[in-house]
Parts: sequence; structure tokens; C-alpha cells
Amino acid sequence: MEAIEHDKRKCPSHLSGTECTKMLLPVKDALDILSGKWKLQIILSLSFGKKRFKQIQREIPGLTPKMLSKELKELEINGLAERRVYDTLPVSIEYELTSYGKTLQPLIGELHKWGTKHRKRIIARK
Amino acid sequence: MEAIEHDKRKCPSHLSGTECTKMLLPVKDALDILSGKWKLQIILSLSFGKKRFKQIQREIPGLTPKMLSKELKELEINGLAERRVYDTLPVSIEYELTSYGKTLQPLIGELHKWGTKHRKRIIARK
DNA sequence: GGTATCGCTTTCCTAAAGTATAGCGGTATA
DNA sequence: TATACCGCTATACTTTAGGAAAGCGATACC
Repeated sequence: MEAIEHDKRKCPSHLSGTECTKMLLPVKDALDILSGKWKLQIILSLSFGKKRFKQIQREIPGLTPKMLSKELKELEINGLAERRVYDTLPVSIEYELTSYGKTLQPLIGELHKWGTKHRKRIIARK
Repeated sequence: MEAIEHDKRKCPSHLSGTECTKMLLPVKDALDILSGKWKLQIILSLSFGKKRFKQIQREIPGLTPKMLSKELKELEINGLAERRVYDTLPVSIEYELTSYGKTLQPLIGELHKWGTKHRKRIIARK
């Protein structure tokens, strides 16, 4: 990450096949986890405690069951959230952030920090 | 950003219209700046110094002039990059990151950090 | 029996993002 | 004169993300 400080050692004239490409991959992975219209809101919702499907949907206006279902699956696959089935009658299902999911906190914090500065800048420039 | 620590004070049962929605906006702004197929690579490329249009294109395989042009414009609009016209003959044009653009560094660093851990985790789980 | 809630899935559709290809005005180079 | 590089733009197309609507199996409630 010294790249941005003009560290010429690691990035010779073309980027492909160099260390640069390698460093891009994890950054893109992280971005993938967070991008999309609903992921962040769902993560945020779950960060306040375990929730049921409909409960999440109610909390996030505009979110369709299809999207919610899809996003929850992805969160699960990535180990960020967990689906818990309780054998009550009828079965109730709850989703919650895993402790791994909570490790996103500093990252989201950094996004928030930069985004806030950016907002101010945009508004100031108008 | 204490949300993830289960801070119930700020986020009552539904998220819309609360502090939560407000905090989402800057995060989304930041995400917007970075997401898309090419933005990151372009920023990274420019982080190694000023570059010309074709030069950037050559460094990033698959990047079409249309996309590059579009992304550079967005970077400029957002104050992250600058377009400099030099009146050599023929005119040469260079793009470079503004100092503001360089403030993305810690954010990208955080993305890289989390993404790297995530990669390891994914690989380990297979 | 009728209606409602839960946790989804399915199908179809639209809008936005991205790709492929061509071209243009300018300059230089052989 | 022909060819090539530069910095793009324009047009047309494909691919992906997301939305809208319906429905399904199970249970429960009146």
C-alpha cells in the first residue's frame, strides 16, 4: 500500500502480472462483499442483533424477498452471517452476523470516515 | 460505527429515517467512488505517477478507451484526478492523482487488509 | 373454509454497466 | 502518399443487477 506514495520499486511500467495485480485481488474481494444495493444495509441491520427474514425485510424498505434471500445466501457463503433454524412449531429461522462478519467493522468505519469527508467536500464545492 | 457492537441506542427496530440511514449515505458514497470494474486499477496506476491516456490503457489489459475516458471524467469530477494539457506539439495530455485523490490511501489500505485476510480464509476453508 | 404469516422460489422484465468495433482530427514519420 | 500514434467519441450490442408479481408449502387464527 505504499503505491500511492509513489513507490516505484514494486510497479514497473505495466501493471499486469506484477505485484500490483496481486494486490488488486484482495481489494476487489473486499469491495465485492460490500457492494451491491442491499448488502450494507443488511449487514448493518444484523449488526444490531439476530433477525428473522421478514423482520429484516420490514426494516429495509424496498427490499424484495428475492434480493434478501440472495444476499443472505452470499453472506452465509462468505461466512459473514449464519442461518439458524429453531425447531419451534412452526420452525423459526434467524440470521445473525458471525464474529467474522463483525470484523468488517473497521473497514466500514474507514468507508464512513472517508465518505463523510467526501460529502462535505462535495457540498462545499457547490 | 458502534452499531456493529450492538449499540441499541441509535437504531430502533426499523432502520429507515433513523441515524442509520444517515450513516449509510457516506459509506455508499465512498463505495461508489471505488466500485466499478476499472476505477481501482486506474487509481492504482495513477498512484505511481502521472500518466498519459494510452499509457494507462496499455497498463490495464482489456480496458477500452470508452471506459477509460468515462472513468477519468468521473475521477476528475470527484476531484480525485486532474487532467493536464501541455502545449507541446502535438499537445500531450497527462492525468494525475490530486492530493485529495491520495487521501484514499488509508481506505484502500483497509480494503486490502481485510481482503487479504478474507482470501486466506476462503482458501483455508476449501 | 377463508384468510394471514413465515420463508422463501420462480418467472419475466427493465435499466444500467460494460464490450466490440469503427472512426475522426491532428501530428509525425518513411 | 501511406502508415502510425495520440486522445478521444459514437454506435451498437451483450451481459449483469435488480425489480415486480405471483405462488407454494407449512402453520395458525377466526
